[in-house]
Amino acid sequence: MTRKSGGASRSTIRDVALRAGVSASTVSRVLGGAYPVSSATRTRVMRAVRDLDYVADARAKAVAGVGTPTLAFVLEDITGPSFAHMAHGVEREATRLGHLCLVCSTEGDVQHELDFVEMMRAQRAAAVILVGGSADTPEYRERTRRMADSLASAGSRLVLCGRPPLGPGAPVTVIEYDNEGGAYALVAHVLAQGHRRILFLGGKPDHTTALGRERGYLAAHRARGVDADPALLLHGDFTRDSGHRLMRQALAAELEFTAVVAATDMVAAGALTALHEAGLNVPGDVSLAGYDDIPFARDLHPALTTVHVPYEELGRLAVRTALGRTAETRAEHLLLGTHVVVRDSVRAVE
Amino acid sequence: MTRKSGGASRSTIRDVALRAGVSASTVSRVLGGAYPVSSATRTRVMRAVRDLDYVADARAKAVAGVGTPTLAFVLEDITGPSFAHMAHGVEREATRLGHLCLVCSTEGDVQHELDFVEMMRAQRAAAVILVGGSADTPEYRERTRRMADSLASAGSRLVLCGRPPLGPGAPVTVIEYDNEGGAYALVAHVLAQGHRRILFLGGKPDHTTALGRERGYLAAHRARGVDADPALLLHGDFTRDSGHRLMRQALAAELEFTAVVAATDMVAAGALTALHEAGLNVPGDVSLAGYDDIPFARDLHPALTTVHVPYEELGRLAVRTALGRTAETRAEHLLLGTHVVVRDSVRAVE
DNA sequence: ATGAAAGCGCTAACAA
DNA sequence: TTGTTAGCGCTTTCAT
Repeated sequence: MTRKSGGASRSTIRDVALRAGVSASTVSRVLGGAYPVSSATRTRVMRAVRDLDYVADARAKAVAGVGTPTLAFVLEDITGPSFAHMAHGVEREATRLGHLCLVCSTEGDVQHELDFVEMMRAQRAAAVILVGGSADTPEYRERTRRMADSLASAGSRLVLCGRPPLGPGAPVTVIEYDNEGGAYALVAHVLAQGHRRILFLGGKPDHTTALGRERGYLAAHRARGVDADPALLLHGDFTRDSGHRLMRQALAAELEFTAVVAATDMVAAGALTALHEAGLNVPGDVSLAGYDDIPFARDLHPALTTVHVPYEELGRLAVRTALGRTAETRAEHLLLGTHVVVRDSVRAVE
Repeated sequence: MTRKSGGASRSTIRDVALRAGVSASTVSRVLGGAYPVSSATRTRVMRAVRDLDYVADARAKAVAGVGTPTLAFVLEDITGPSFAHMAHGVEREATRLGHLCLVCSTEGDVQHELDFVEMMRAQRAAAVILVGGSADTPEYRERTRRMADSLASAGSRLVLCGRPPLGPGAPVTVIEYDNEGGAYALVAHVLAQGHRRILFLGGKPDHTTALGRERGYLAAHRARGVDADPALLLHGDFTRDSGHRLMRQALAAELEFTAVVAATDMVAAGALTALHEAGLNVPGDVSLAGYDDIPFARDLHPALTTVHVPYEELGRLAVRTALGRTAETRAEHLLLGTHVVVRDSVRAVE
């Protein structure tokens, strides 16, 4: 029987050894770098390597204890701009640190997330980074804590990046940014412009990111002694379409408001279009603000006032923190700051 | 001496065997699934597995010949919306097909790309997908062809997704979308509205994606018997900032034009802002069109006329094609169609 | 139904 | 400087 169709089955270290007329260990040593090898053999070996186009099997090396370390990250959907920026940070930093990067989109499916983490445990990933908000239910904590424990017991580490922290003592690293603080500052800014009825276009009611921003909205009202009308708090998700739909509903319901604060820039974008479609001028008739400061925010018309979140830095930091530590049980919690970026979409009320 | 600090070093199949009072092979069989094992031992083994929170080392399994297949993809920057959509398609499809997904951003660095592909060869990845345009130089073909060959000889396959094909005979799969055709249709549409001087905001002069779109622009002019003024062809890159800058330059140089076609929606976004900043009305004073049809395009004001590219489908298809074939030497080339999406940013000239 | 042993491709400790 | 041998953690014959 001839060779398996579909290409020369890859050559092994023994093939190389044979061809170079040396032992496998010698080949290993030559390839391994700094090791005393006579330059004659070295040349012969290298030639054989080149001839055979040989690369050592990384998995086998891993088993033998000298593998390329791997890092995994999990997110809902790489398509969301803020996710993409976090992912970018994670990937860049991981690569910089010599790690391979495994990704997984869960599409919001919890079981999928669980399965993937299990695979990563099997892969002996150095760390698993869970990116993006989530509902903070007891079930979430329970489940995530179990992940953290089993990862830790496998010598790996769980990192939550922009995701709710667990109780104390869980072996996780949490890197968050201040949703509540950012929203507080933003809404305070809007209130300072004289607005008193501010529509809030939120995300899923139990999603921590959305929730934090909502809390900031409420807190700012309280701090200014303004009553926040509950009717002005709408819920959807973080997509452009959600913003569009919610805005239309608000308009159709003839809700009264002079300003709109959207939970994300994407939501704001959809809302802006709905506003335009209704013949309203922004910020002439109604002010609008977003959250995230994605690059596109500048190109909306008017340019969107929003809150800047250092997403890429967040990702980088997550990796550095995760890899910078031994898999000790100590928990860790970092909170990154955000700041308001004032552009043209919010105007003082007359 | 006690355990290595930093967590119980992961347990092996032998630990499980010991605890269950069976041999390693039995554990393997139980975990392996369909194999005759007495339900008594099965229970004992499973219990030990649970107690130890054991997961078989995927790398070791791989060496033994039963690994999870892996697929890798490489792109310049996940942050670009169209890249992100391709990436999403790739990841979803790969996962669906039971493959692990490795990613790498090259940031445009060729050496980085080469290094990464080499790693993937070492990982015995089933396929490597290169995503996104590139300069189509002889050096590119040479280098890429070498990748393709060495991947093929390792039983793996190279896929070019939206990237220039190599000469005939190279063991690659190419999935492209029709840049020239899309641009042709778009520019023909703009010309049909009576515009005769159309500014083109292009990408890097040698980048195939940019080039294809430029060719379409030119071809449409030719077809309509309109002379395309070379002064109207500007070059930059695919970012929002590039569009912004180029547009400002064009305005400052007092170039004459009644319409602008941007090489991507991101470029169009930047250009739109520059136009607004200059006090120009779109499409009243000047018409504008983009390319890619990213979700955001609808939320620009006016909503952007553009060319729809099935990016996600492109990614999925790339994976399916790559995995659907044995690593035979046969080349393959698929070309996906695009279509113009007419919105509000192009108006007939009076 | 189960265990012992060989082997996957590699590295490393030990000899020579 | 180099080869031999013993692992790494797993699967899979081959016996029993």
